[in-house]
Amino acid sequence: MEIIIDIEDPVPLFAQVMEQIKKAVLSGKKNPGEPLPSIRQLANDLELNNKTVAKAYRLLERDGVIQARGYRGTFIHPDAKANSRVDLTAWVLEELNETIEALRVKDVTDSEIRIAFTNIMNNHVN
Amino acid sequence: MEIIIDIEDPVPLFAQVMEQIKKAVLSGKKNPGEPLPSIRQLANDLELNNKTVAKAYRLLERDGVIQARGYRGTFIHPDAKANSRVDLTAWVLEELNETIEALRVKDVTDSEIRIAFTNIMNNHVN
DNA sequence: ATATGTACCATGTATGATAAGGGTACATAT
DNA sequence: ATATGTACCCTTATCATACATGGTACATAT
Repeated sequence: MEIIIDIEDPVPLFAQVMEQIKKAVLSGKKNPGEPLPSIRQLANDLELNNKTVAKAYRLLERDGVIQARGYRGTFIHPDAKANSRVDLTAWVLEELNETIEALRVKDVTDSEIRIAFTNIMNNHVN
Repeated sequence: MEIIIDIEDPVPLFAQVMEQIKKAVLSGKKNPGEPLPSIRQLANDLELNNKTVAKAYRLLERDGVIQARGYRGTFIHPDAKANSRVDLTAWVLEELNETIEALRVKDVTDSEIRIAFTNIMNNHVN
């Protein structure tokens, strides 16, 4: 894997890993079924913490870009190419923005929106 | 006015002021047309900053609980009782919660939701 | 043994943003 | 003069959060 990590970059490390794996899929450098380096291996290569790479892998799996097969390792997802095009972040932004705009037109202040948001996020058990 | 402010309370000061004025209206301690202490007066009594009380008054006026008549002072709104029952906060909570729940069932993490939320609120000009 | 993903405990650090306060000023009226 | 609501300027302190890190452990397989 030719992944380059820039510690100076404001983009979080785990996000940089995600970006570059997605790019490798979209450009055809990595194809469905092909194996990825193990979490520990990649973390070692990039001089990152295991947890940082694990986080990237976890999110990539949720997004259908990769598949974790336990002790057998991690592989590119069959639908990786299509799923790499989906920008979940943008979608979340749209959904939230729609709701917030609806509140604002009713003269709900940003303060009040923030307070409500904080309440919701805090009274939640993960 | 028998307003009691608790600095230890995590509820923001301006919200505490709002709550108690609404309560006074609902309990009949304050009736439509009756005057409220001036912003500076109340701020002085409660040992709060003018701006904090002004914020509470501004929001209460938006909610139709009080009426500001410029140099003449501030008074209880004619429809204060009905409008005090409208819990805008609860409504905002519901609206937001609905959207957030929809995101969560799609395995969007709370972290991602928070990041998106912060983006939206910051790129907004009041 | 060695390696896989995964899960849990924990800490530190830095950033960002809120709420609150301080000050000053204005037009309006008594 | 004095008081009203309102609108700006700027500052500060506290808090919450994300990120990254460290360690340990487990079931599973080669």
